[in-house]
Parts: sequence; structure tokens; C-alpha cells
Amino acid sequence: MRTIKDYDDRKNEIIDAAERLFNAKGYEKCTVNDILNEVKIAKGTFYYYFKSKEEVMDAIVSRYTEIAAQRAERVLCLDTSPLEKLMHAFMAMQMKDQVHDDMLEELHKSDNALMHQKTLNMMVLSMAPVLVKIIEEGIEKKAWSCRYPLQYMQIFLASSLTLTDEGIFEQNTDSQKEIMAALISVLEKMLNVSEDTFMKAFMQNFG
Amino acid sequence: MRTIKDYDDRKNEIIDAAERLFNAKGYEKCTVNDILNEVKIAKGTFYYYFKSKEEVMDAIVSRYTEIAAQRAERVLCLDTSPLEKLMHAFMAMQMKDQVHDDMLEELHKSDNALMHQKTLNMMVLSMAPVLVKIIEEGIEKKAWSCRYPLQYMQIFLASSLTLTDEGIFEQNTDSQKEIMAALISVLEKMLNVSEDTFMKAFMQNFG
DNA sequence: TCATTATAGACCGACGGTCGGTCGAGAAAC
DNA sequence: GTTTCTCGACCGACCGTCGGTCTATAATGA
Repeated sequence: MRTIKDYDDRKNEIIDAAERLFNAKGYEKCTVNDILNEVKIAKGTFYYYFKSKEEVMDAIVSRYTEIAAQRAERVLCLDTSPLEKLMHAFMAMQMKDQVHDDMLEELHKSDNALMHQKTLNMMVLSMAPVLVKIIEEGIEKKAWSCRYPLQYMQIFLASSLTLTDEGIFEQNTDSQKEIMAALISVLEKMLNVSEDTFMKAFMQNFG
Repeated sequence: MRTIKDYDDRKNEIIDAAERLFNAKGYEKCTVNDILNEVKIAKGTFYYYFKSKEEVMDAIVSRYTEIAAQRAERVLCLDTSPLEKLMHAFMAMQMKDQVHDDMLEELHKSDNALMHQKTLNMMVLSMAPVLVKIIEEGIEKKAWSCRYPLQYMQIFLASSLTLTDEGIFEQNTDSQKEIMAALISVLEKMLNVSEDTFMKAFMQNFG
């Protein structure tokens, strides 16, 4: 019955299970007991590691955004053009990891609002500074110019994370594409490069 | 003990009380019983009018965004320049009505996530089309031009509503101003008008 | 008088969180 | 080498709260 594990291992075990369950059933619908059953531990053990259910979510969100920021940070040392770095940095945060294993997902909209908000918040806070570094490098190299680097990146991140989140706006593929095109266009304007410069580069790499 | 009221009156009474309480204590922390005490009704009465606590929130959000959209719509018939209409339309949605009567407010961040998300969602859906009309009028009158009217407005709305919401990002007055300036600057770029055109108009009216 | 509508509040089950206590590995004492 | 002690990991019964249900009944009106 009783299995003793290393502190960090056990803690990660709980975080992993919670992440799986939150993604599968939604934060609100997932109970602490669900997590206990998954990890095979008792109530007390759970609350030995976390002081609340919300604290587990915070741990998940932190881990998620830290990984994204680290990946983006690594792009900085790459030996490529600022534009390519920018694109790679954006790719770094698009890790819709979790296997979409369940069809219930559609219904979660209001069961994950808090998680979405926290993720958005952390993502903007941790990614914006990294993006700003890339923007500034591009300015030095005369690739582009930019009046409000930090604020523009915050605006870009906030709007793209919000509008491309299926959990918030249900949109068909076409309107998703239109939003993407508009977002790229806004980025071009923010950096004062001529129209479609980024769009072309984007299509070559991924289109 | 038993007071009978008109159906709509009673329903609005509940919505009003809930709105006050949700703003004061936060949605999660506000219990149905709190609402009952405020309105002086019994559980059964509440559930006679609403099938869930969340449904009351939906009613609040709907009423809120409908009023905002109506106000904005009314701006359309005004006899002013497209730029002024645009500014008035933005003002129309900035109704931070509720008196900030409590100091607990600071803590609510995570107690209102769902409400914020729903409001953002409805706001974008209902305001964007109205703004697009103004944009198109401006295009006709050669005040500006615009490549993706609807998408740009969605981007603008999503980012401004997210970044200026104190509940999500705690920012001091200075960074709030910087964000505002950057948002206005983005709008200028979206509509291809020269730098600071809107900023100047904005400062004249409100600065 | 009878049906419909509105109100009431006791009650329920589920859930997040608490609390007192158990277990066992290893350090310390003898 | 054995006993004692400490301490961190773990357990699960229990509790209070909360959203939601159910049934009774008062008021209305046809």
C-alpha cells in the first residue's frame, strides 16, 4: 500500500497526472480525488505537496511557460537572421503538446478559463522580453525599426494567444487563416517592413 | 415573508445584486447564498429564475456587452468625422461603472477569470462589427484605408481588453500609459494614417 | 374551484481541504 | 549490535461549504 518516493519525483508525478487530467476533463470538472486515483496516493499526500488544487495548476502553467521561454531564449544564439529568429521564437511557444485524446474537449471552454488566463498572463510576461531582444537585434542590423518594442510584443502576444485559442473563439479554418494573416500583417506594420515581407517568409517555411 | 413581484423585475433584481456581488467579492468567492441574502429571497426562488449560478453570470455579461454595443451603434448616426466616431465607440465600452467600493478587489484576479473571458469574448463578437462599420465609413470618406477591417478590430479589441484589465496584469500608471500609447499607435498603422494623428486627437479630447 | 405561477426553505451529495496519526529509514545513544 | 529517537512521507476518516433539487404552499386569475 505504502510506497515511498523521492520528493521531487512524487511531486512531478502529481503535476504530470494533473496536467493530463486537466487537459482531458477540464480544470473545474477534474476533482482532487481524480488526481489521487491517477497517482494512487491519499488525500493527505496530495496536500503534503500542494496547499491547494489551484497551486497544482500554477505549477503546471509555470512549467509550461518556462519551457516555452527557454526554447525561445535558445533561439537567440542561433546564427540566423532576426526574421528567422522571430519565427522560430513564435514556433517555440506553439507546443500544443498534449495528445488530443478525447472528444470531450470541445465542451471545456468554461472549465479552463482560469488556466487559460494564467497561461496567457505568464506567456506574455515571460515571452515578451525574449521577443524584445530579437526585435532590438533586428533594429541594430537595420532589418527593421520599432517604436514600442515591449508594448508591441505584448499586444501581439495577447491578441494572438487570445484569438487563436479554440477554447475561446470557435472559428472555422478559414477565419483562423484570416486572423493569422492579419496578425502577421500587424507585425509587419509594427516593425515598419514593407507589406507581405513576413507573410512570404512564413509561407516559405510553413505554408 | 412572502413578497410577489413582476417576473422581469425580480429577475433584474437578482441580476443586479449578483453583478454587485461578483464585482465586489469575485465570482468564485460569491456564493448563491450571498445573492439570496442580498435580494432577500429563498433558494427555490433563485433557481426558479436561473438554472445555475453560471447562467446569472451569462445574463450579466450579455446585458453588459449589449449596452456597450448599443451605445457604440448609436455613435454611427452621429454627424461627426469617422475618427471622432471611432473614439466615441471606444469610450462607449469603457464603462467601468461599478463603484470600486472595496479594497479586496486586488485579490480577485483568479476569482473572475471566467467572467473576464466571457466578457472579452462577447465584447469582441459584438463590438467588432460596429467598429468595422466605422472603419468602412472612414475608407469611403478617404479618411484612411484598411486591409483587414474585421480582423484588425478583433486584434485591437482582444489586446486592449486583455492588457488594460487590471485584473490580469498588475501594472502601474506609467506602463498603463505606455500600453495605451502603443495601442493607439497600432491603430494608426492598421488604418494607414500618419504617426500620432490619433494620439493628438485623443489628447485633445481626453488627455 | 381548480390550475398555474411564484415563493419558500429543508435537504442532498460532491467537493476541497484538514487533522491526527502511522510507517519506516537512518542517525544517535548506549 | 541493539535500542531509542527523529523526521519526512504518507494515509484516510472527517468536516464545512456550496451548488443544486425537491416538495409544499401561498397568491393569482379564469
